Amino acid sequence: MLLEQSFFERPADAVAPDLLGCTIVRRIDGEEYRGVIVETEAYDATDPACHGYRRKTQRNQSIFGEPGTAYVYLIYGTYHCFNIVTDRQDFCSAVLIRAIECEKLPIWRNPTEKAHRAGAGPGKLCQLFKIDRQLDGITLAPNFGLWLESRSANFAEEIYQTTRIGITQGVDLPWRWYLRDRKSVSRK
DNA sequence: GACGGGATCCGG
DNA sequence: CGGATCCCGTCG
Repeated sequence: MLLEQSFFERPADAVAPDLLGCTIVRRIDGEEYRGVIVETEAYDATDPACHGYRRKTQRNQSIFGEPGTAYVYLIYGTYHCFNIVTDRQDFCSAVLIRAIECEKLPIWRNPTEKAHRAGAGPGKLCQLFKIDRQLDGITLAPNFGLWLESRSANFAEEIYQTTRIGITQGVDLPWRWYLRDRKSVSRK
């Protein structure tokens, strides 16, 4: 079932664990690709690691947008990172998707590639699903070709909570969550 | 106008 | 552990 805006109208640290086990759906050229979210991180205005911590700028403006929209940015000149905006309009707050696992590789990928590593990491999953800054600010819904679906009814995986990765500030906040038994998690 | 750092990834 | 590589925020 499609995750609607109301799902995202909560603090990022409440939404982030609830997104584990949900599915990202990407539609390209009429084909749908799906990936189960296995690792997330939360960021918000109270947190010095958050891009919107200081002020709203051209680069980060979409993290201040409506809950249920996308915040996509370029990092290290090479990779994109995909976030889902949470909480409320004009408050900067989002969940970074750090890893997904998919069964069917997109057609643009080498079929001999190991599918279970293809979405292991925030930059890699954006490559896998062709997520770039063209999608920055969009509403996550089928008519934009990128959306989220809720967990299956029998979801029962164990969720772990720990500190975030790759940041220099706010390193002690336990705002990373992952599914324990999944292969694509960055570090456990 | 220039400078430099970044929520990453890969190879050695 | 270093390099790739681009955008843009910050400072002068």
